[in-house]
Amino acid sequence: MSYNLSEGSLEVIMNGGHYDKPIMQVLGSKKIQGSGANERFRLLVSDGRHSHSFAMLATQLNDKLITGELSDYSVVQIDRFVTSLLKNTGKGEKRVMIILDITIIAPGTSVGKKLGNPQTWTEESATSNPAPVMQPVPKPNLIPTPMSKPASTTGMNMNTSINSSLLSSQMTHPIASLSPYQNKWVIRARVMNKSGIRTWSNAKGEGKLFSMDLFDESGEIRATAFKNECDKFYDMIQVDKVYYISRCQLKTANKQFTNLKNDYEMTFTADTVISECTDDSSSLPDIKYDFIPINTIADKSPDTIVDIIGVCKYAADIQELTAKSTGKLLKKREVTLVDSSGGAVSLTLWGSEAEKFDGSSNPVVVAKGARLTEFNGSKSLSCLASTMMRLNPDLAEAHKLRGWYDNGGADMDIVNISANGEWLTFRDAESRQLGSGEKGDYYSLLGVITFTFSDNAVYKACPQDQCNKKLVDQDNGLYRCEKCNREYPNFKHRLLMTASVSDPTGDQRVTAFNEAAEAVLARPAAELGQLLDYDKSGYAQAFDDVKFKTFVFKFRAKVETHNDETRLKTIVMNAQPVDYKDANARLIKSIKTITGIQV
DNA sequence: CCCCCCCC
Repeated sequence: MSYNLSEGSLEVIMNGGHYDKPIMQVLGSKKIQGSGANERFRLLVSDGRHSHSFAMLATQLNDKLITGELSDYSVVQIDRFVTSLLKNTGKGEKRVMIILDITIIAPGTSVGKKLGNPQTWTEESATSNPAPVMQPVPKPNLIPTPMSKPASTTGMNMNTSINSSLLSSQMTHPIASLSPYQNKWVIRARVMNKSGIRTWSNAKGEGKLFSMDLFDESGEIRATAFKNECDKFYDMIQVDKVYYISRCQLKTANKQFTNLKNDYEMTFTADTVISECTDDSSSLPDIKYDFIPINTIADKSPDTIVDIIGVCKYAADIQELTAKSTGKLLKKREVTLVDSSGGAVSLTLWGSEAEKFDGSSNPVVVAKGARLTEFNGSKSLSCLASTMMRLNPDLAEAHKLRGWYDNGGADMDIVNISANGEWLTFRDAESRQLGSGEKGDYYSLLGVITFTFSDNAVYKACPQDQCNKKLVDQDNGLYRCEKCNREYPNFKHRLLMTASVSDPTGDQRVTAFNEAAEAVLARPAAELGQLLDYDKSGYAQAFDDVKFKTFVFKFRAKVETHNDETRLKTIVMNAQPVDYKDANARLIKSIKTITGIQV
């Protein structure tokens, strides 16, 4: 098998000319920056005559390298690329090619060797001053009078003739080529996401800001507007619109705070110029989504950032809560999304997003960049400030889902991966050897309380909010907390109850901590504490009353080892009254499954 | 210059 490389194409491109879909061979690759989501790779490519390491892979193609699909010696067709002249510290200018689309014609393993005898392309091989090939900017009035100000707040040694030639040639730069070392550029970018205005006040001062995520075909970048720029640009910047943007400050992005694939971020300055691009936005890509089927979320790790699309099957009421760490009042709404994978997942919305959400018409919900969280063994998604949400977007996937849902999907049996464990019997739990794993196993069970142990079920706990340690009575009116290492005149009552639960297949000794025990006994811990101290028979009655009551239990099973003795510990996560409609539906379903009778 | 992204 022989491969026809596009001999000479590299020289044409390096000289700023265009070459349609050149065929080249990849001779090597190197990570040039970042890690994880911010990786960027440079390729050594050859056209058979020359080789050069000037090619950068657009980050959306990183996977091809990481998975090995794009291995050394691969022969590829470069379907789409842009080039950009970078000013290189001390070395004049340097052209880079950003590969936007690539077809692998032959994998490296089947080529197996370097084709031809390519010579390393050098600057000296360049012919004179080419016309750069870039997208023309259709003359918006955006570029300030060139050189009216001394360039650079970065302290770089800017060459003004290069600056003015870059400006006068009116071309746009790919976002992927932006760096702090080069501050004369214009990007043409679509707004993917825009934050609200946020204010801050700390030791260093106060102010306000908003930020936005921008992207073009080469990559994406976060941009932030502070104070004056916040006021100046907030109304102008609109999600999904395309803008020419120039004269921003670039700085290293703090990866701790961003999911965007860029090592840099932009800050608007007093010099920043932005103008909307109204004439031809079609050549800019739409927002890229990497949707995953809902039923695959269960296999992913907590903190994974995912793009999700689903029909809103239910939207819970808004809930208000106080964040323990900050004391901040929070509003949240949990929305259940379903898709044709047969999975359902809970997505948590926050703040104004939660307030304004209306799920009554079962909208298709898109969330780009939601975070997977795990709580009590079940996985769900949560919106971050950087998560982009859309309702009923004009997307092929959204229309397909709408069709699926409206034509039977709404009635499909779904598995809710955010539901707290599957429905099991005690026999199931035993035969599956639940609880042998590191984290324990969670399951739901319909069962009867057969016995409650009232002795020591109430204790005097440390009054500190976070501390529930049992106090030592000092017999002097003070109680000592060993954990806090201090004494208190007061305490709070908490519950720690042992009980027996039975279902038709077996029984189990279980432990219920405070809230779960309160739910079982239908009394607050403080009241039981009062009964214990002042009304012993009332106390005993409270524990008797609950015997032979049926609950829907959520259990956590975990095998624990104490003094060489292992036993299964089952903790009641919560106990709820039986929803008979729901319980009967499950019963009927399992009868159908067991008997094979479909009605 | 922000950097919060939460809760059970």
